[in-house]
Amino acid sequence: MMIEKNIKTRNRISGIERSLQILDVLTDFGRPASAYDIAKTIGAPISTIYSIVEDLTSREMLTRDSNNLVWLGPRLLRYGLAYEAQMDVLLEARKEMDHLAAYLKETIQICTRDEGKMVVTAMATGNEHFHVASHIGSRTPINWTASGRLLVGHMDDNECLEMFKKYSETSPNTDTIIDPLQLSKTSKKEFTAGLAIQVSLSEFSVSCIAAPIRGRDGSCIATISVVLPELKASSNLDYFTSEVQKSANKIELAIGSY
Amino acid sequence: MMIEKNIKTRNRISGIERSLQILDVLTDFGRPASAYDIAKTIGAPISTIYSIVEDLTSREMLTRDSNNLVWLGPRLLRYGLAYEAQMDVLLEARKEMDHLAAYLKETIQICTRDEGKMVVTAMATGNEHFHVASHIGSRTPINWTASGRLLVGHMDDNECLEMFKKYSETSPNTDTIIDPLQLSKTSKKEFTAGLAIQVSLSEFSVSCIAAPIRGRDGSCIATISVVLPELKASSNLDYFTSEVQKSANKIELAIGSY
DNA sequence: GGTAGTATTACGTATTTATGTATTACGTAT
DNA sequence: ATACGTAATACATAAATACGTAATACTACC
Repeated sequence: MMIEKNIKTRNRISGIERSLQILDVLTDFGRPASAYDIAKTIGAPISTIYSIVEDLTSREMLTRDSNNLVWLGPRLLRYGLAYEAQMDVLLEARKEMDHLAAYLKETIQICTRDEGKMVVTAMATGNEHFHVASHIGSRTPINWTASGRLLVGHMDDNECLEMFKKYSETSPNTDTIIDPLQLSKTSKKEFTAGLAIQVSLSEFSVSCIAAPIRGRDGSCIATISVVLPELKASSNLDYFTSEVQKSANKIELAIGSY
Repeated sequence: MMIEKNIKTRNRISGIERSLQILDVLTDFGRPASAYDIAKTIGAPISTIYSIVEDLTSREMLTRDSNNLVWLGPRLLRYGLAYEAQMDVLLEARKEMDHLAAYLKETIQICTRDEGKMVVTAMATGNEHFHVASHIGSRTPINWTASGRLLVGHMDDNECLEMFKKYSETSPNTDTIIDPLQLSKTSKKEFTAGLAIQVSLSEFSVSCIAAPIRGRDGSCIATISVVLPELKASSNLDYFTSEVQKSANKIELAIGSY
């Protein structure tokens, strides 16, 4: 009789999947990391990660610095830019952003969503002496910002609630709303109104006035927002809100949403 | 006696490599394509490409439209933005670009190099009524533009010559220089001078005044340039050149090149 | 100076997978 | 109606590779 071989189905994971896990860990970290750290974070076999990191590095998908830390490589910038160039929403949004920044002389941001994070995708600085903390590429939990809430406002009640349940994070700032149910209700209300305003949450005395940019299917594919000192915003709120909303509508028109 | 089996060493290519080939074809095309077309272009087994395209699509590295054409997916934007966010040259360059655009009220571009192409990496439109043809992400052969030539100007004579030999393309515009030797000499001269000017090549009556941004190792890692109507440029050339060069120097200072 | 954790590399192998081959379907030119 | 190139999918298999294991070296803590 044959001795039954250990029937633990060794679960191999494809190189492509492992590669993406590595890229994801680095994007999450937002800084270079060692192959060892990456492997530990993923919970993947160390030897596997070492060899795939080596492979990706030789293909310029990753770079290695003098301390043997790896970071995303130039090839990813190439693909990212190619993607952007084709995406006409961003093209139109960027044009309108530049226009609005010059007109209002305030900082304008275009934000998109990536899973549970709001991503600053483009920015125009209208006011030289005013610097915001969030730069291009920065990622913020959806429950922290006006734009974040707008970006899930089109989802049906349950889906929206699940998003906040899954991805809400508590912020250093005590004002942040954290109750998922309340968040999803606010989110839907703001999306329907086509406007979300947030004061002084992500930063000291900074206001953000955001409007949704809707795609052809009615979903929120991006937001456009003014970021400016609280005092300025509150003294002239109607003016800024109407300008931002006008810009959002122009973009929607340009991409054929209406 | 055993019949010798056909000893053709079947040369398998890894899934990661095939994935990158697919992404490269799509970036080159600059538009969506079918799996069949991609396979033909690469010269890869059709079944392989179909299955890998399927795999990448399910992982959001690619998207598929209603005609079954595939295009780069949102995940690539994520990685591209993360890469950019970490790259302090671009951060500084972008800041200075915004500043200069507001000051000169002209269009400013930040360009980088990807192999034999010059890539428009960031842009600020200072003048609303003037629209350039080259948008963010657009790729132009290095021999067509002032910025392109600057971006290889730091290479040693032979390397520089090889770049032009390998990557020069003839343009629809008859003015384009195509002799590699002449190009490499011009390139080195311009890089040393810290200035390259090109009139009316890539577009009708449009001038480009570009300055190199040098990294800590002295190589040209990016360029900053003003793009404006020929008439404006020639009537005030000294002013524009000195402003662009000042900006380039400021960026180099900010990233610690000098 | 021994034990434990971190960091990296090397190697054999079970297991996945990239490929070749075949099949179906569609348009269109012969 | 037949032949041909394009387009897409299915399946078996030879061959690459993701994984387990082990070896080496370096810190740090007792």
